[in-house]
Amino acid sequence: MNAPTPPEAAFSIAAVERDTGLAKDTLRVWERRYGFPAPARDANGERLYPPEQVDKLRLIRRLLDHGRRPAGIVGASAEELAAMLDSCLCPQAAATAAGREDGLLQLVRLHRSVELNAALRQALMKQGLQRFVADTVAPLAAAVGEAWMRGEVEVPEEHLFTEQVQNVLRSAIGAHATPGGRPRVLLTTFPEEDHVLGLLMAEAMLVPEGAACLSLGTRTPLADIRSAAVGGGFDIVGLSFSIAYPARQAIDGLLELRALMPDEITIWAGGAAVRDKQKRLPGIEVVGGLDETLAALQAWRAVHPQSM
Amino acid sequence: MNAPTPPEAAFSIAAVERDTGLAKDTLRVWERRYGFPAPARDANGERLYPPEQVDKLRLIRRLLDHGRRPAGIVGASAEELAAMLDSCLCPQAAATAAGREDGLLQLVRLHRSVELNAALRQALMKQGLQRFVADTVAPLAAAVGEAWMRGEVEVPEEHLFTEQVQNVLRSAIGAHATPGGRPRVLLTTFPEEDHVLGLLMAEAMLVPEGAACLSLGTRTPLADIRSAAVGGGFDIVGLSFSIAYPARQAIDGLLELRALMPDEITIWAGGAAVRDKQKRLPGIEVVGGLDETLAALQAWRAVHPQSM
DNA sequence: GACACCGTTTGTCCTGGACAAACTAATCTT
DNA sequence: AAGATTAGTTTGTCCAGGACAAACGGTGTC
Repeated sequence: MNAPTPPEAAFSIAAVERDTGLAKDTLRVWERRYGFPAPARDANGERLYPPEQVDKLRLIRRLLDHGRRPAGIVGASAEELAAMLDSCLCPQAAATAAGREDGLLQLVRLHRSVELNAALRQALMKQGLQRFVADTVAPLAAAVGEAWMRGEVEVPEEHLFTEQVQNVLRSAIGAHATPGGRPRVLLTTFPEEDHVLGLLMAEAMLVPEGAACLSLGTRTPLADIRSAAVGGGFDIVGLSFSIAYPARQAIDGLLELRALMPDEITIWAGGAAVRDKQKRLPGIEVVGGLDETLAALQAWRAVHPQSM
Repeated sequence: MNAPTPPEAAFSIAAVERDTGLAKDTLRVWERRYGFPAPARDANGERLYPPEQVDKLRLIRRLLDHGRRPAGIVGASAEELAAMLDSCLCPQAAATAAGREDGLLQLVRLHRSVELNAALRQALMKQGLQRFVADTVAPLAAAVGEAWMRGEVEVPEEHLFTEQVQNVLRSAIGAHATPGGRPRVLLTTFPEEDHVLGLLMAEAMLVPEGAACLSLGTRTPLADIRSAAVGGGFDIVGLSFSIAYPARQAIDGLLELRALMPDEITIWAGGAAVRDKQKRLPGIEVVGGLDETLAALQAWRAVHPQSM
């Protein structure tokens, strides 16, 4: 009844949904419309996706997240996909370079985890928490994502990377913590978003400045964000959106939250999905990058001098 | 197109799937078979679930996880459900008592997070990492789950709790780490499992004993576990299964992994789903509780003396 | 540049049927 | 009494193919 495990070297539709993040309905309708994926069938008529197609679907998913539309890519051959990949990656070559520069990217390997951990801690000690996050972790995370698209890094290595960064950042944040500080910042994501690194990086930028941060983790419903913010006496609520988050949904959700929440609580929104959307987000402070977090904090303090 | 946000005070089927963990197909078939849930419909004929029904579905989901079957509970009234709840909770009253005893459970509130954090750190300092995990964190986690079922704690408070425990444990583990130690233990979960606390607790038990642990995080495919274990020179692979994990799937997956992996690598399996399943898991060491982790470690070291 | 329009693309939802895996319970074996 | 078989029931997942509203891309207008 629970049938997530693939029989041989083929994946059930449920397993593909889990591994690619593409809904079952989407997989079926793509097959109908574009002729891809084209899974085999088992004795019972159920779809069996070969691993190559699952890999291709994962890649398509990422290209979609980077703004492409299905029409051009779902029917495309592997070569065409590779070509698109280049055009998608080139503009971000800077991030890649930064990641490679200090050799950290080479340590994102399953068998080099000890070195990765040591190197991350060393970089943290050398740079301090804020520079570490803004100049090392963030570019490295982008570089890992790109390396994955090129096939240089595997999915579990990306998970390992996330895991190691969490270890380092959570330790460092715990060491810096200033529970009585101001402003009090509540950090979380909307219910469909479960990328945790954005939250941790924001927290790591704020805590050394003396802000009192609390992370609710990911996937908090709007109503709960409101009650947590009001009940906890928070000054600011910070929301993080990954590149995969639909921009429209982010905007609607933020405006809804703004309407729900008392005016004296500031809302910050950060991450790829909301960058450059300040115009459409009245009453909300869009934080375009990690360094802008500091500016936003200064601005808040300038307006709320008594709270220091 | 993306329609996860509920319009008014009602939830779309996608939102209910997200919030309850019950698949869309399951929600529809329950409606057909048991007459519950009974959502309203919007102008377009799409289901709109009122919040009370979503709450009830969440509760049903947990009762299911605790071994009940749908026939008896999906059609049941709120009162009947409450009665079942008691019979489900009573046997575990010990855990509840332990959680309440030191008052930590009262701190699992959105507005008391600072106190919770302080109390957790204090308990850690007083008890040491291993006793803290086995005697405080684990019972408290069980107590929080039960308190949620009673309606004494909300979902976001449970998330907050997980978040805070992660902060404390990851800091402590980082402080104890012995990268060159033996055995080398790889920790992760199967692809359908995403509870992270089990992994962290296991790591927290092992690291003070001088084992070198590496957590891949959750949701690692079998093949990747194999390649990570072999490529990383690990002695032991530890898998964690929450109570919600289907026992059959755990057993099948573990046996498959055993067949995939070289014999010299030991496999440990822990968590509610595999407890008492040792008979059906030849070649795998079932670790029945956190304290048994230490026994398992001693046993391994007795058999592999050269590796010390 | 911002905004409103319009045809096209696209993801999600629907119904109702089917079936194998998981469970329960009763029976048989050691 | 504990374990293995068997038979019957429950239950989650999958399928097909149709439908539709929201999102998008381009064009024209202020």
